[in-house]
Amino acid sequence: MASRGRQRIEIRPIADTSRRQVTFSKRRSGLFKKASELCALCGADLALVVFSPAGRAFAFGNPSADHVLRRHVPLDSDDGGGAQPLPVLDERAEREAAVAARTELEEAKARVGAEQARLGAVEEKVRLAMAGRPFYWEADVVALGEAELREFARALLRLRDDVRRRQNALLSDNDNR
Amino acid sequence: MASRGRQRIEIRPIADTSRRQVTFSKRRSGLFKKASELCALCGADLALVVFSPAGRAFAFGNPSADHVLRRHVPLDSDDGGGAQPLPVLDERAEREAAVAARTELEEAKARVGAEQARLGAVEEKVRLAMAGRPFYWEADVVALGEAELREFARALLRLRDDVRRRQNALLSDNDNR
DNA sequence: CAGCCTATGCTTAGAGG
DNA sequence: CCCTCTAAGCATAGGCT
Repeated sequence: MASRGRQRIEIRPIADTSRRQVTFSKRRSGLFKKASELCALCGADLALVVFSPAGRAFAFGNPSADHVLRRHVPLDSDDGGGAQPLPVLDERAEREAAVAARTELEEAKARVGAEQARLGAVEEKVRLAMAGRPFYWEADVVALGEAELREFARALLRLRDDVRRRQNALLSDNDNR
Repeated sequence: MASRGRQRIEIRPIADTSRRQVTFSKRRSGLFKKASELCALCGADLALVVFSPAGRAFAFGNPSADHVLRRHVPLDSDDGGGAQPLPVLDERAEREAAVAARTELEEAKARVGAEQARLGAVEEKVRLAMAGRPFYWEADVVALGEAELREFARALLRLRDDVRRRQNALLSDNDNR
């Protein structure tokens, strides 16, 4: 009732931890939605990997994150495909400089990121599968088999832990940013 | 010329090449802007790579993203999978890192191979279960259910907002951080 | 703390230049 | 391809539950 609606905020580091987490959560969701829509609309190959300040990984890829990122491998060797198109980024002039400055570097490193992305993608897949099941399968749960689903969920959790273990290597870095 | 303003569009492949290109351009810009804002606001490490339908590459990453990814590669957890010697990253160790990362990846993949296969099997069952079944949240879901699994995944992502609650409920118990 | 609500800023489809 | 303009669909900051 007393809502002032959406308020304008400056794009700068949010100091308050709680507020930052909420914002991260909301914006991450929005970002992934936008990414998936871009893929669906334009059939673009896309890879997106995000690490929360807490070190959690989120990823999305079309067809898969690793598939997309592997396409960057040619940067390492001579590609017979000819000239490499120059990357173009954000339209905002102010950000463009900063963005462009790190773009080439990022692309060069993307192939390394592919491995991370794949791990993240697997987790994302797990999350998708687990998220969707109870919400709308409902009656179909029986058809799929309760036992199978249970075992499936457990297997996914194991996979998830496997991914998480690798992420722990990043935590020391991300904890104190 | 009388602009009708923004019109609602369905999130499905845009057939018209010209229109698709325009949409890609606009949405890519928006996506990268969102990504950079997420980084700036929350200090998240992020990597985003997009290939346009025409094959052009676009990428963005938080300044520390590549650094984190590179450092992540050589660090392996103490699992019984058997660790392999991983090269210390130097100025030109990227290639080695990539190779090592892939090696590690294959190892991980082998470890969770059964789970992944199982996931695929279940997804197939889901697709079959959904085929021809009218659901209540979106009219086009039926069509998507007829499509490839990849389409299904995208549709699922689009429904993220609807299932987010359930998703969080399922995973909250396992969120250690 | 997760989720819901809502006003309002932001994004973007469509038509042109 | 890039930019502009308009209007309306969307995303989301803050507040509340």
